[in-house]
Amino acid sequence: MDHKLYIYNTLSRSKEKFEPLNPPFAGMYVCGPTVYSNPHLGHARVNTVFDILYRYLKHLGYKVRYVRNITDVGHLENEDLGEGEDRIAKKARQEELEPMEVVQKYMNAFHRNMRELNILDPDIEPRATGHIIEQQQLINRLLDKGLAYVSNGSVYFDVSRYNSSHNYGILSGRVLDELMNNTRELEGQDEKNNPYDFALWKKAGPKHIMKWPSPWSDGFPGWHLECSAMSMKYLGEPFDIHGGGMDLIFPHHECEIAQSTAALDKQPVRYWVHNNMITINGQKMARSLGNFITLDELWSGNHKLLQQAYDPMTIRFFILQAHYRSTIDFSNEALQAAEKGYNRLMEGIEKLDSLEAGGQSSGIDVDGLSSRCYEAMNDDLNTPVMISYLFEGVRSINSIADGRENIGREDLEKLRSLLNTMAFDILGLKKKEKPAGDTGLTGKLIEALLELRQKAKDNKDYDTSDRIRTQLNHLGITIKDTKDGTGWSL
RNA sequence: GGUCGGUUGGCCGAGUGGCUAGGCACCGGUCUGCAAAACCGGGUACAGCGGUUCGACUCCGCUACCGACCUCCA
Repeated sequence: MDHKLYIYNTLSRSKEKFEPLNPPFAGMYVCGPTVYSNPHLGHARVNTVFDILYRYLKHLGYKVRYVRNITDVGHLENEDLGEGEDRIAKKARQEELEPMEVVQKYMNAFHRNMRELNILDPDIEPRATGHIIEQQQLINRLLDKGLAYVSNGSVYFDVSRYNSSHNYGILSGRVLDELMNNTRELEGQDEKNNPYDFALWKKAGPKHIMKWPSPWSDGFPGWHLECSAMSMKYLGEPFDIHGGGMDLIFPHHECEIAQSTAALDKQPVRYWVHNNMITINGQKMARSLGNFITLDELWSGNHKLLQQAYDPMTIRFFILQAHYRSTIDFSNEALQAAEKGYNRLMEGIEKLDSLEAGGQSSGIDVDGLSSRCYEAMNDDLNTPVMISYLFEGVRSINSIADGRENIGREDLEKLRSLLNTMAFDILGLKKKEKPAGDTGLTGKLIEALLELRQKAKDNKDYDTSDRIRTQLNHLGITIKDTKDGTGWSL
């Protein structure tokens, strides 16, 4: 595979050339959502970021297997305070639903939102509840190695034992002694040898609904376990890429590494890739902080922080205009700027269709533009820089359309192919939708009105021509007078 | 408190030891009946203080402020 894709590996804290274990195959696992409420802007970001990686790897010619899980059990809310209520179970009680109805409802919403954002489906989307056996098998491997212990029907990972021969903290940079001092004093700790030990299996309390039989107790798997079990099952031991939000580095991914390394006697993942957070007023947007905006709210504009509705493609473009390892701060101003920029880009690309080649190219270096686009992508998926090059292309297109510059036939073909590849295949943007359904009729009606307006203009009857323009504007139709006649868009 | 990261023009957001990122907004111009769109041009941005250097926004140190993680989180 001949390419120069470098990707930042959290494990080494540096950009590394991407070289999969078994080219042309590449495996990628990304932590998916816990489905107990509606997806928000943060979900849009992770999934857009890894959608870009997925698309780009495929574009480079890899046969990618992309696995993204659905967490449909597990996470305890206030676990350590002894209340021990499963988030999904809690929601089920609140909404008077069966837990699996809650799961289905929010999983459907997640899938719909992802499709709206033009995020490609993963190749495998495993669910934690469908892999209880695999998780139990993994626990057995750890028990056999003496790196886990049973306590009161629950099973815990023995972190200090593991740390004596491995490095617990290899990913997050944490030092066990410091964790010892900084881990909060929590209830229910008496079951554990050490406060930083984490659960592999939890014995279910009397009121707990979602539970499964096991050699240790009727209970349920620990959160960290599902990702280890499912990623290795579908991608191998070890595999290439593991992704997720930066907030998962500790403890989730650190624990995954510990479990899997203990079971395998080698590191489970070669490239750990993490995207940064979306902030709002400088603070992380998170469900747990209650300062999040759901995707449906963005689409509808129905949220007190939103001045207007935003199209999914605006959100996608907004996300891609920042590098994935930087935070992005949400604001209406930033979103509106993204919306306009996205429109400009799409209109430029649309103009390519009607552009005519002629003579020698001037003011544009298509090959240079192309290689710079690839350089940007290869440099740790630098989409903002790549997009800046697309805008250079747009400026050239506009100049050519204005008759200020020329483009040769071959260059025009190359430019078309380049912009379509970059904008649609790799960035996954979508063309603006043409008026749906009655396109033909609407279009013809507008054309007819524009013809009347032209006639009025020719007669210098600007009263009439302006009235037509204003009326159409009120209907959301924009009129553009150019050298080659009048165009319109919705 | 510990670990890590950030501070770029009106806003968002890249990046580099010396070469115009880009988008949005704003101002001026071209075009237009007028607008819009498009194009051209414009504003001396790199938190502060020291140091290294021929030269630093970019490297080093200190200070200030902000954030993430250390509990579930994308």
